[in-house]
Amino acid sequence: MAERKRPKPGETREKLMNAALTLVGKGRHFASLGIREVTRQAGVVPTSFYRHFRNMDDLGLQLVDELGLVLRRIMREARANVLQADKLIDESVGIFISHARNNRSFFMFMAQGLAGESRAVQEGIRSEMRYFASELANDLRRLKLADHLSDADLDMTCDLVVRSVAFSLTDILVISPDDEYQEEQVRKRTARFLQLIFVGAAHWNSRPE
Amino acid sequence: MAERKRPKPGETREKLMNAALTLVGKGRHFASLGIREVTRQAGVVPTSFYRHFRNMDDLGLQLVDELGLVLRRIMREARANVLQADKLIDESVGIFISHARNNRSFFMFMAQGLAGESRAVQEGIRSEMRYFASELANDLRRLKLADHLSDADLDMTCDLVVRSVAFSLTDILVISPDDEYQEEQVRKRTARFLQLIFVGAAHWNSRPE
DNA sequence: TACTGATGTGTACAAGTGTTCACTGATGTG
DNA sequence: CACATCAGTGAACACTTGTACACATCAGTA
Repeated sequence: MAERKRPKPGETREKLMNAALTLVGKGRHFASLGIREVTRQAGVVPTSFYRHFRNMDDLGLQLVDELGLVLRRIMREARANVLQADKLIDESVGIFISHARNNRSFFMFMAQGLAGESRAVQEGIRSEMRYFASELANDLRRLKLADHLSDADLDMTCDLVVRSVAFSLTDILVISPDDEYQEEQVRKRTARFLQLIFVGAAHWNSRPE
Repeated sequence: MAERKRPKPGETREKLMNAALTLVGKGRHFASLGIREVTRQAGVVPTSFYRHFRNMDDLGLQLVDELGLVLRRIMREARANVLQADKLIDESVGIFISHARNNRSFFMFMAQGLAGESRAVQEGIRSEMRYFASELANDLRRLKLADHLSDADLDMTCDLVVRSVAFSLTDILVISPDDEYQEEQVRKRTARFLQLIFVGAAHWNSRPE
């Protein structure tokens, strides 16, 4: 009688992770969330939390893992949709931003985690970003778009690109979700950032050093 | 007898702000700090908090104001020390990083606040960054280093520069404060980012659009 | 069928939280 | 000097918090 239904395995686990994301999406900072608060939001008794997570940091780490999946999905979509090289930047930025829009809470969590409380979460997110950057470098190499750059220089360029896009995240997340105009501004500005970087990369080997 | 000394006006206020910074410096996230915790760290009774701040957000806002002063100091020092244009980047990055090192907690607070809980603090920090970027643009204009760029393009370039440096902040803050080698790596990488951006800016007007 | 482990529930408790209140001493101004 | 204001104190409040314990229900397996 204590059981209303027989929940599928992992269901409560997901409810808890979604609850945390929901709260983050409402403007709360992940570091300030408590176990009781999350379980309350999830509609679950506090004790259930411990069946799935050791503590809030642990939950954060598992969110990072899921974040990795989202990023991979973005990469796959970008690879499938970017056909002509000249639209590469605009297309990719568009894809990224629309994902950021659809997974608002998720990316808020990511932006928070970069300077968050848990060192492990921090490192996890940085690692995802590094992976994203290295995949980007591979793609550019494959498309023969950066043949004049050494591997190290290409890696650096991609690193800078990923950082710039990540920073744009904080731009998107502060504007209201339905402010299309501002979103368009961010999209344009981000694309120009990347163009500037790629222009720099194109002329990079001509540098004296 | 309740008073041990006669504290100068604003002394406790400073103690409280420093206490918050200290806790942040120890790895805590500002959003997770409580009033009692801060007053305890400051060696002050909880009630005293309300003599100076309405709540934690208010304290955060006042920290942002002080952050502005620190940034201005950095700018002044950079302007005074950068004599030759060719060392401009390396010098400036060096100055910034050494300040970040000396005011570790402060910059941690800044990095956290960018994706923080309080919208007001967030906006405050972003505003400081915008100001920093516009001052940088003015300097470059004055030094005749970017005459071929339109005002808007120069602003964009400086914006990207400031963002890149700000992101490097998170690199410095995760490494141990006395790891000179890693710090040097961050310094070099940041400088190369900026060089890449400036190379892009130098060739920017040749872009078709 | 009986057992085992995973997952859920309710109750309980000590510790910590934000905030209010009434009080006290020092400071500066009329 | 008298007095209002400022900046500090301690005690008290009603809540919330993390965590522990004992128990209930299900799924799968020997």
